[in-house]
Amino acid sequence: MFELHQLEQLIAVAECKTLSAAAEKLHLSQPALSRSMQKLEAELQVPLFTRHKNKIELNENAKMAVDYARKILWQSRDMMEHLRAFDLSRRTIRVGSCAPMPMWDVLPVLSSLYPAMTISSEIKEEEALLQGLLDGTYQFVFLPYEITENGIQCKKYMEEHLFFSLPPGHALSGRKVLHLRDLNGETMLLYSDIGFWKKALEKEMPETHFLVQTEFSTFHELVKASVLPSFITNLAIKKEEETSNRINIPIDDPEASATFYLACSSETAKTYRKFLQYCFSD
Amino acid sequence: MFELHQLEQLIAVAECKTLSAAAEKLHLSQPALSRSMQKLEAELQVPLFTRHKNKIELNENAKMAVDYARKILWQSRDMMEHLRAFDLSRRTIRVGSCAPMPMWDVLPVLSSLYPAMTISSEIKEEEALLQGLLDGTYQFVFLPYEITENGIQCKKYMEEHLFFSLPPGHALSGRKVLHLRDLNGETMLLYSDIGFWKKALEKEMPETHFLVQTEFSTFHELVKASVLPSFITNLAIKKEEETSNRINIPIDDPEASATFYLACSSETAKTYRKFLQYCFSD
DNA sequence: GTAAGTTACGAGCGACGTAAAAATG
DNA sequence: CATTTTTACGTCGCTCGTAACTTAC
Repeated sequence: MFELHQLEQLIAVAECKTLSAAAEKLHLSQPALSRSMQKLEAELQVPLFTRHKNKIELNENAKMAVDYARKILWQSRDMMEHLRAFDLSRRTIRVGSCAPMPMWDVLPVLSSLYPAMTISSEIKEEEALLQGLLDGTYQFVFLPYEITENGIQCKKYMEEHLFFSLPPGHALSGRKVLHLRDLNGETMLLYSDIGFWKKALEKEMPETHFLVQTEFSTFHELVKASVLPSFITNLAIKKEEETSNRINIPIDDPEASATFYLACSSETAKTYRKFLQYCFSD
Repeated sequence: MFELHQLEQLIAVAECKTLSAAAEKLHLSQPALSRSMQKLEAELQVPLFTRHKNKIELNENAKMAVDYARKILWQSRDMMEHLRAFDLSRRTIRVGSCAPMPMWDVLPVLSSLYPAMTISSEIKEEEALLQGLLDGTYQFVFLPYEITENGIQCKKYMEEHLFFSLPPGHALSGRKVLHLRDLNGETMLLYSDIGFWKKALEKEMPETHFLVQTEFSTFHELVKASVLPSFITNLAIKKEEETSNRINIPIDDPEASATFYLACSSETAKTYRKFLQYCFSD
């Protein structure tokens, strides 16, 4: 049987019209290419060139052979690409979420449980998450509601409640409870990647002037260094409370609370059993 | 880039389930196969096996790779087959004829003009010849009538007239002219491959008892050694006349004469110009 | 004379087989 | 203990490059 490199060489000859030029293109000496083509002809048991004393031309056989060779090489490259992509996908865990918190909670767990795997995470709209879960784009998705779907497991993962984080001197800092509307119109610090919470803010606080920060660390520094109101959630309060001198006041609107459900296919539930055990052990 | 023999080896491993068995099947030492598979993995940049200390299993990547490999190898073998068939067809001249005479006339010319070519010849029905001429099955066909078709050349090649070949003692051997019906009911020697003439004989001599010979040489010997009537044509009479002591009487029926036309595509007319020049030079 | 192709020859890399080691059932 | 796989090592062969030769423009 012939080999792929011979087909590549044949194509090079067909494109360059001359052995010397093709040899140069292939980083090969011209005699080596000459011999290789002779060997290809012998293996195919078919002449490919009409040989004049110092010129060769591709004959009809060769033209047909080149067409086949192109197809075969294309398929071979296709095989490599798909294999690599498939292998990569097999060694990455893709997580999608409608909000950052559950993802932040889960990413360190995943990377410590599966150190060999790449973890990729995205914040997306709910429909995109559902779609991605079904078509395999995501192994795990966090949704703000429960779903029932064939072959899909879905379980309540955590609740998140928004708080206003106010400086002690703020006019409302003495209140026990607030509504989103209460700070509408003020200037607030806001971290950009808050996912589906954005909808509630746009609805209930349309006049608020948000200073949006895309870097979480700079957002965090600005909160500490300024007297601007911001949001914080029950899940972040624990580590913050001691260090910051801010007052966290719960927000009473239904839009300011969410229950996140973790969904995945039964298949991935089986392969990542340890992870799910950890998630729902407490 | 990987090579085809590595794909063959991978498939062998997939089929044999173990390196040792696959190595034996491939007439290769087991360590050589082990190394070759390692190299394939390296070239694909993708692991193909889960390696236990003294066992290997194909992983998901490998299953995908085997599917691709089968397709690629199938295409490679397909390429060889088609190339060889194409090459063979390029070096054979296929002639079809409705009767043996024009073909016998032409075959020695073809093989002397194109000694490198294989000549293949067939006697067929007219419709099959026409069809074969159009679809490329035949380069040249002899038909008993003229045709006009786009891209097809057709020219009168020769006339053939049937004679009865009678022994001197035959009751009708003195006649100047005969009709087919005149010998109907007698016993005659007949060569089998007479093509379209058969139709005339079946129509005009239905009661004749033909002793059919499939070998021309034995037919010829029997004609010489017996007193049975047979057919001969104007084209064969010249060389026969002196040697045989038979009397050849022309047959007057229109069915006993034919004009043969040589047809071929303009394309093949160009590549076999010499042959056509020879055919129509005199 | 330059450019292209084939053949000859010597060298180096790669693939092969044998042998050895490790591990499993 | 037989079977299977991997690693080590020495050898052989294939392919490469250089060189020489031939031919055509």
